[in-house]
Amino acid sequence: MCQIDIMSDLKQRRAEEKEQRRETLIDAAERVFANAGFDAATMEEVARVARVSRALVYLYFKNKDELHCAVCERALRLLHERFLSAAASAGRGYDKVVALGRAYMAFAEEFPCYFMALSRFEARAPETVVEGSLEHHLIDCGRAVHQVTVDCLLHGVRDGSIRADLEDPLLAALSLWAFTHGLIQLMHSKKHFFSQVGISTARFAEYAIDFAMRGLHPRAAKSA
Amino acid sequence: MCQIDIMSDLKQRRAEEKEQRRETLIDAAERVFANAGFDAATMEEVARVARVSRALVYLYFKNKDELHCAVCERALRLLHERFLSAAASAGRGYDKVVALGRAYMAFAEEFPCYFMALSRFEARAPETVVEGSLEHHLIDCGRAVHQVTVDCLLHGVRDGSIRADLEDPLLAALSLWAFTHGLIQLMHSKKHFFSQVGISTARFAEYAIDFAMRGLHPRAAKSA
DNA sequence: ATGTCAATCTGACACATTGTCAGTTGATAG
DNA sequence: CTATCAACTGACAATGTGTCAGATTGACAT
Repeated sequence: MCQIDIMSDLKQRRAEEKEQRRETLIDAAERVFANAGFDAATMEEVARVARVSRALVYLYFKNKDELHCAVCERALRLLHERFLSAAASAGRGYDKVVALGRAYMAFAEEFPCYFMALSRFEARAPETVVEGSLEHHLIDCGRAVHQVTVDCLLHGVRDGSIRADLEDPLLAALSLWAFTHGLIQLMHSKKHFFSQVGISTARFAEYAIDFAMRGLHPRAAKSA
Repeated sequence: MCQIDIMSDLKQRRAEEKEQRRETLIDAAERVFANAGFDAATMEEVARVARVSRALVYLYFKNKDELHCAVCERALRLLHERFLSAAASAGRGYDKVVALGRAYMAFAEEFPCYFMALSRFEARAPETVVEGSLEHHLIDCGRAVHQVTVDCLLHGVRDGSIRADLEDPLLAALSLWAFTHGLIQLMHSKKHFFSQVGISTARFAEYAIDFAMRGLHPRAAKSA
């Protein structure tokens, strides 16, 4: 018994250290990705920043892609927190949803590296996802994020601030996600275009949020 | 005079042949990108498919990124044509805009390689664009595509099928683009998720179009 | 203290890809 | 016939990837 306890104690400590090492590597990866950009980043540089050998990085992550997924997972966890805070910050469902949109925008501005990682992930071809893989876990994280939106939508339908004929709130949540994500991506990649044409990104953001939210207004027009 | 004419004749032929060679290389790049995916594609393979030496590819394109831009340019040209057709296919401005949305979706389904190329382009970090570069030209192509949407929106405002208080139609056009692009990207990258949850992509597409178009309805609710 | 065992970590190797350059080829003008 | 010029290629150096045998470390039994 005692022996087993000691064993499992040791094992646990080892596991914790291993986890910490893993986090350190992701820290390094973030810094390198943010600094050099995704394509230009090399495993060599990640290892150098983490002050370990390159081979060690491969021991923790199969390849650059898996490292990318690890960064995305962090991003989604953080975004999930932000979403929960945002949802709690407003009273009516409608206002909660607006808060979510703003939260995503603030998130993208505060952590451009995270947003770029997610953006990159969403632009990938739909590979067949292996069951136990890190990528599969990512999908669950994404689901949790979407669930926050779904809950806010349902809340809004109940309190009457959002139209009741939404059909499936998941469809609405995904639509909103697609909209917001596309929006930030556009604002981010076309920065120069905006400044050139004289559009302030803040104004565009406000405009687009208003635009999107019209899809949720309770008494939408029947016309057209 | 005659000498000059012959000279220019030769020069012109040379230029045409060069242009044709260029197109051949882009053909090859498309096939390779579509087949192997962007990251896995190599210049070697592109050269092999085009049946030239790898060095030649570098003579026509500075690197893989410029080849990518060339594919994007083709994509945008084709999309522009589709947009013009779509806009012409409907009477009222509102219906024109719906047709644009469907056209983009059809385009993405018909030419997944082109959509992926564009998607990738939009997910890039906002590098400073060099003046005469191919990338700079791409931006003009994109502008032409957006202009079609702007024209349809203005048409709709005039014929009363679209709300008159759009403010800047360019903001609305960009919002719609961001929405539609984000949407297709989501449908594309989360295919498995959709089939897993039992959502038909066609249904989602219809839902999202309806959702987006609510932002244009003439008599939108004042509430919220 | 010392051997040993398992886990962590590294140096180095084989291979793939990139970007470049000197130099070959082939058509055309003189 | 040969000089010229653009199109094109083979080969090289540099850089990055993924893997493996083995070095290093630290906890434990003796």
